[in-house]
Amino acid sequence: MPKFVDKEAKQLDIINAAMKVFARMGIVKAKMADIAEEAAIGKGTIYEYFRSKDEIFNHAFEMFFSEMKTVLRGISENEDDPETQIRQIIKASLIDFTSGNEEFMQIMMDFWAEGIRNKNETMSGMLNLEGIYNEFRSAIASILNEGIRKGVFRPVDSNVAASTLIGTMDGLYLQWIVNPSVFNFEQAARFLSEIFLRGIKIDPSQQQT
Amino acid sequence: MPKFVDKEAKQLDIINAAMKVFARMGIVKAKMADIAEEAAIGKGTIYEYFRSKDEIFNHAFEMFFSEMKTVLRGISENEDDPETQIRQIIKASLIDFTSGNEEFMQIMMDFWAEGIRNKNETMSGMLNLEGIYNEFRSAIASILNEGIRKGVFRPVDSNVAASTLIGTMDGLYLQWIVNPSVFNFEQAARFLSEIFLRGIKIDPSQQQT
DNA sequence: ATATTATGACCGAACAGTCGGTCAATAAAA
DNA sequence: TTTTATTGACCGACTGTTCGGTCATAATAT
Repeated sequence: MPKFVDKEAKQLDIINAAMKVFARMGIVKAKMADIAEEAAIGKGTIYEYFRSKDEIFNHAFEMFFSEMKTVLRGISENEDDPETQIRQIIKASLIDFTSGNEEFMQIMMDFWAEGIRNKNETMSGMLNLEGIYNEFRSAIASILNEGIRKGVFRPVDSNVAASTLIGTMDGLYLQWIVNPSVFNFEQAARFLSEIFLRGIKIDPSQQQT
Repeated sequence: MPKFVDKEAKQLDIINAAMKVFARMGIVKAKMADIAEEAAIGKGTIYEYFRSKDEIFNHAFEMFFSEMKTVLRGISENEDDPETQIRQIIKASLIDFTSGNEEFMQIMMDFWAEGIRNKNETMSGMLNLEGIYNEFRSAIASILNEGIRKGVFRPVDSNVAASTLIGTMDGLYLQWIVNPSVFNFEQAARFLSEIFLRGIKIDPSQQQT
């Protein structure tokens, strides 16, 4: 063992182990001993890197959503056409982000449940589910507004539409988690793109060019 | 106290108390002592009516979803027009069922989380989230198929479409729970009806009569 | 009507198991 | 040898469940 261990790397190891355990048995039921075993370290060692179980949870929570935020930001910066942007967001959220991460999707449920439960508690300022959703919503809403301005989308209420889209995507996660055997994520994502865009696009027969 | 108490009524009292506590602090964190206090009875008394905390949970779970099932069955039996049926289902699920039940909507999150977690466990055969969703899906799918047969809906894959619709509705619950201040349920429900139907209906300009 | 007995509803102190967090001891590195 | 890192036995707070005992009421007897 080197004298100075890479603290950040070890923290990551622990968080990753914790995520696996969270996925396997739920956040509340996950024991520190389980996390330690999964990370192949002693239970006490965890406390060299984290103050408490809550702190592990908060770090895992943040890691989980920050990746998604980055992807979304990339899309709205590198693509101009609103319709393509919407398609890409749906694809990124439902296909790219989930493939390979199947086992972790179960965690999102717990993050939601815990995030909602602790919404009104102090929780040292972390765990801001509401803020994350606000960010998503306003990002999508501005894409919609841009589309409306350009005349490709109907003048819907962009905040309501954005909420609905986000809700739909989260709902599809749920469907998949509950019933992965009969639920084809890729099909559903394509269907959603089609339906949603068909629903908000200007009717071609009435379109002004 | 009468010598013979109405066992069923008392069970209901306890379940209702449990639901309140579940909503307030989550199912896992809810203590038997809390439930007893909420029901204004002794902790030991609960065990005269239920074998365990799990049993309370299972009863509550079943009660919670059976009402929704009844409503859905009613709609598909008393209405013939597929488009109206879809509208009614969305309205019933999102508006009628939720208004007045705001505090209990938080529980659904925990039911989902617990239902998913225990999906593969024995759990004495109860707690069948997958079955409930299958029922919903096939009910909606047959409405869609009827609409397709009648030529009012496009020939979409009815199972995918039904999954998406269910997912969307669940997703809107989520949105509302996370952010009730900026999320208008009624608006969202109307928007969803409009978008979804617009998405699957035959384009009027191409319609054959 | 009154006293006596039987019953089951109710209770909460005690029990047993669990789990987050601590720390004295050990191992490894320098 | 000294410093750093690691560990798991241990502690104590917590909580689901049990169980012996109390009490109000109903049934019965007088």
